[in-house]
Amino acid sequence: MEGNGKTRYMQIGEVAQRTGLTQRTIRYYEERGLLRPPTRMEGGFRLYSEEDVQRLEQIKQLTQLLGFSLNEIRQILDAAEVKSQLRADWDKIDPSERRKRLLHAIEASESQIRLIDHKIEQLGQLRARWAERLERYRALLLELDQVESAAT
Amino acid sequence: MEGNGKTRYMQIGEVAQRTGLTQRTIRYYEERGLLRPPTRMEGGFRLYSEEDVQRLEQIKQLTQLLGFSLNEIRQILDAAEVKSQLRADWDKIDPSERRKRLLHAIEASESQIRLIDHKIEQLGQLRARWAERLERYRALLLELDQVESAAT
DNA sequence: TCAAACTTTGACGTTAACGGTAAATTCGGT
DNA sequence: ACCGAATTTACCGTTAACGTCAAAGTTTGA
Repeated sequence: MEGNGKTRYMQIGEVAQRTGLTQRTIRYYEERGLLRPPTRMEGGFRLYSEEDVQRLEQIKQLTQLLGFSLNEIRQILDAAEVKSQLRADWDKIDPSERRKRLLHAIEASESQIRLIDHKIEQLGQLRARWAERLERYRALLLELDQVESAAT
Repeated sequence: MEGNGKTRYMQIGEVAQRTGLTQRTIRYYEERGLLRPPTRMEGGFRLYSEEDVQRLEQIKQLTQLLGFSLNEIRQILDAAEVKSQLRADWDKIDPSERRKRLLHAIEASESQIRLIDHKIEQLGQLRARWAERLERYRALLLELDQVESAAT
């Protein structure tokens, strides 16, 4: 499984291109143990395999799933305050202005919901992958138990 | 709505107690614009309202939703590699060891899935709150339009 | 064999999100 | 008026997750 003649090796530049990560980030991931230290050329240049690229793409997905910095949270909550903005001088403004504010509030809410849905979807995909794995393990376990019980 | 006689004011210490955040963190959130600068006593002590506490709890929820540091991602991926670990010397080990490894892999997968489910649930709650808001706005808009069309 | 392009390590810089501490005020009770 | 507890601002420290830059070494193609 390791000595596959078909394996193409890439240098860090190409990997960076393909993954959209910087070379620094790739090395950093290796440093932090997220990526297994790749093989090297004689002179020390790193050589990455397709597997490595896939792994990097997984890492990327997961970091994006991270989301929500304090800044983003502020934006979310600020959008929530469109509510009080709406209510503010509600009685003192004319209907067309009211309409405008309402539309704005609706826009903001919809945008937030879309953002949340996106994150939920990503998490759902992640969950599906794990569930699939889990099923495979369970099947294996069953198989094992059957063999054993048949032997006794 | 502002000059409510019933409003109880708390100092930062009590708020910290109630929210489980540190005073430092609370001030930091104010500094970063996440929390509106509270009213002050004559001498400058901050006075918080119930609303402020609620807001802080929202912020807390959202920051927890953040999850996934690189360390956690590594754990996730490492758990994923239980897969290759499993496969490693599969043929050279005896059935009881196989069973043990399988059980371990299953445990790990289940744990990951629970974690993901928890995050999904939190996001779901957040989504529900936004959806509710959105509905209210839409209802208001309808109301507004009806009034207007009746007037013309 | 030589230059241009690429890569390596190392070191320092930066931003976010706080933690901790100190020195000075302020508050609440007596 | 006074004391102890709580709070204020200010500033320095820290960790994570990279960015940036420099000096030196490596590859490759002509």
